[in-house]
Amino acid sequence: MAANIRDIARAAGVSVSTVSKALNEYPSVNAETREKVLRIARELRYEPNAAARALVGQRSMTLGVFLTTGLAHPFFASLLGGIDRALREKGYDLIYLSQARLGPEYSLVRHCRTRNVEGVLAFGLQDTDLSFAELAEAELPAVFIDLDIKGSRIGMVTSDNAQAIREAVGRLHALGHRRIAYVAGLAGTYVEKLRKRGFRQGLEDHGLAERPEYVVGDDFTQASGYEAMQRLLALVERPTAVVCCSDLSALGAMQAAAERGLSVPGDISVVGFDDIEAARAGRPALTTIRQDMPGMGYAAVALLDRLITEEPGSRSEADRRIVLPTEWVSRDSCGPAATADR
Amino acid sequence: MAANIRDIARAAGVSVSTVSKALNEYPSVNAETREKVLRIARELRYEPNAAARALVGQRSMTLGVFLTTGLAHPFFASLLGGIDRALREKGYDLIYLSQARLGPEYSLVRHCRTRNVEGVLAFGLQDTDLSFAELAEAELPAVFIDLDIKGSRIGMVTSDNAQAIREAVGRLHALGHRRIAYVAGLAGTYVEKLRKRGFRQGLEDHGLAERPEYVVGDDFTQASGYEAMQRLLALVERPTAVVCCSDLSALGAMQAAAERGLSVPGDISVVGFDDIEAARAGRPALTTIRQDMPGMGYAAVALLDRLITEEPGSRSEADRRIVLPTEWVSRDSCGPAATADR
DNA sequence: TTGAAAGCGCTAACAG
DNA sequence: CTGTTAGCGCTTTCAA
Repeated sequence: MAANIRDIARAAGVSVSTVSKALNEYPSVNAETREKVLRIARELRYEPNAAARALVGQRSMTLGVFLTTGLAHPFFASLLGGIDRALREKGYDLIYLSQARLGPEYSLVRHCRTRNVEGVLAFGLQDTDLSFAELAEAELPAVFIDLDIKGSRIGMVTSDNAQAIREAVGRLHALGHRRIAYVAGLAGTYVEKLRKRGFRQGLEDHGLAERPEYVVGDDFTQASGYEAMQRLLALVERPTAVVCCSDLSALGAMQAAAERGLSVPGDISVVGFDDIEAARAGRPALTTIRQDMPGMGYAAVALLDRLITEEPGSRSEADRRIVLPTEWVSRDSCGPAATADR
Repeated sequence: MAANIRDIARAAGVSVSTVSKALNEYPSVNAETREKVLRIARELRYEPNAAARALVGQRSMTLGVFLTTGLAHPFFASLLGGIDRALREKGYDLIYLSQARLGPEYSLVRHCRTRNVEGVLAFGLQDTDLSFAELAEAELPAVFIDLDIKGSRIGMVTSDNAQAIREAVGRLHALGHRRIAYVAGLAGTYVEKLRKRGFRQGLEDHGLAERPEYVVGDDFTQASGYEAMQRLLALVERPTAVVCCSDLSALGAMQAAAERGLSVPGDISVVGFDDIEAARAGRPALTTIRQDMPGMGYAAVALLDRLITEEPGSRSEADRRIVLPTEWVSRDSCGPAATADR
C-alpha cells in the first residue's frame, strides 16, 4: 500500500532515476518535471524507505546514543531537547544502544555496524566502560558528554566546570565569606576533577588557604550532601559558605543545616550546580550554577555530524572539545557572611 | 572491510543462500555445513546488515519510542531498564521519535514508515497530543504507558493506581487516622483520575466522609505539594494524615509541615507515590507506594511485540491492558494518629 | 541438502 | 535534461 519511487515514476510518466533526482533536489532536473514529481509524491503519500537508502551504500543518517548513568540524571530531559533539535536540523535519527550487556558476546561496535550507525553519542560518568576503548579502536565517530575520552574521531562536550566553581568562590568572597567549604562529587569523574580544581583556583584567587576539613562529600547525591554538611557543621570552626558539586547535594546540605536549626543563608550560604527543577522549588530557592544542557546536547550532535562528515584528522584535538559557559543563577540561598564571622 | 554474506559463501565454498539459511538456523542445512559457515562468519567478524534485512521485506525489528513528559519523570531510568531487557530478549532496537515538531508537515506516522518502525511505545501524561489519533488510524501497533488510548492495535500498561491509594487510606485508618487528606496530581491525567478514585474508595471502605477541603493540589510537582500542604495546615481542623499523588509532592508537603514546625509523622503522617530515589533520602524517609517501573517497561515491550506479531483483533480490549500491582514501602513518614485526634 | 535467481527500494554511473 | 542499468546485502522461492 505504501507508494514507492516506481509508483511515482509510473504516475508521472518518467523514469525512476528522474524521480530519485527530483526528490533529492538534483539541479539537473527540469523545474516542471520536478514539480510534477513532487506533487505526485505528495498525492501518493510517498515516504522514502530509510533501509533502502542506507543499503545503497550512502549515509544511513542514524546516530546511536549510549547512556551510562544516563537517564537518572535529573536534567537529561533538557539535554535531550537540544539533541532533538540538532537531530531534526541535520536529518539524523537516533537509536538507543543498550547498556545492558546480555552476555559477553554483545559488542557496542557490532551493534552499531549491524544498524549502520554512523556515530555515537555517549553520556554518563563512568569512563571505565570498556566499550569506549572499543569505539575509539573501531574509528567510529563518537562524542562524549562530560567524559574525557580521546581518539582521532572522538569529540567531547562539557561545561566550563572549573571556571564555574572558581567564579562561585569569588562571588562568595565578595559577599564577605572567608571560610568556604566544598562538597565534592564522585571522585574520579571528569566533572568532579575540574570542579575541585576550580574550587582551589577560587581560593587561590583570593589568598584563601585550603583546609582539608572543608572538602567533604563523595558523590553527587542528596545523601552525600546531607552527610557532608553534617560533618561540616560538627567542626569547631564551621564554614560560612558551602559550594556544592550538584543541586542534589546542595539540597541535602540545606536539609542538614535546617535540621541543625541553622538558617540558610542567614547562618550559612549554599551554592548548587546544575539548576535542576528542584533548585527553584527548594526553600530557600537555591542559588546555583546553571549548565546549558540544551546547548550541550545541540553542540554534541553538531560536533558528531562534523566528525562523521569531515575527513578524519581534519580537526585538531582541541578542535574536538567544546566547552560551554555556565550561568550564575542568583536565588535565595546565598547572602553576606555574618560580620562576626569575617 | 566489513564482511558480508557473500564473503562467507566464498570462504566456505557454498552458496549465499546456504549461508543465509545456516545463519538463520534453517533446519534444512547439513549440520557440518552449518558449523563451518558459523565458524567462518565468526572469523570474518560478520555482522548482518539490518537495512538489507528490513529491505527484503521481512521484519525491521525496530520499535519507536515517543515521549511526551517523558524523561522529566524522575523514574524514567528504571522504566528504561525494563524496556531494555525486553528489547534484547525479543531482538528489537529502539529508535527515538522526536516530540519536537519542526513545522506542521512532520508526522509521527510518516516518520515511522520511513524508518520501518513496527510499533511504538509512548509514555507521558498528556493524551491531548494529536499524534495518538494518527497512530490509531494508521493501525500502527502502539503501547501506552499510563495513558488511556484505545484502538484495535493499541495496548496500555499501568499500575493499579486506584487500588494502591485505596490501600494506603486503609493503612492510615488502621493506624488510627480519621482525618485523611489527599494531595492530588495534574487533573485530567489518567493516573490522577484513578488515584483520586482510589482515595474515595478508601474513605468509603471505612465509612469516612469526604471533605472537599481535604482534597488539594493540582500537579505532581514538589511546588504543588508544598502549597497544598500549606492550605491543609491552615485549616481549623487539620488532617492527621496526607496521601500524596507523587513522591515529589509528598516531599513538598513535608517541607511545608517542617516550616510550620510540625513533626512528621508525630503531628502528621505523609504517604508518597512512586518510590523515587529522593523518597529514601528524605528526612524522615518517605513511606510510599512503589510502582514497578522496570516491570512496566518490560510488560510494555512484551505487549507491543504481541500486538505486532499477532493477528490484529486476536486479543480483546481487556487483553490489551496490563495493570501491574504496586508495593507498599513502609518507612518513617507514617505513624499512629495522636490519640487526641481520634 | 544445496544452489541459482529474483527482487526488496533506492541511488548513481553512464549513455543518450 | 532524461532514461537504462547495475547493484547495495539479504531472504526466499524454485529447481536440482
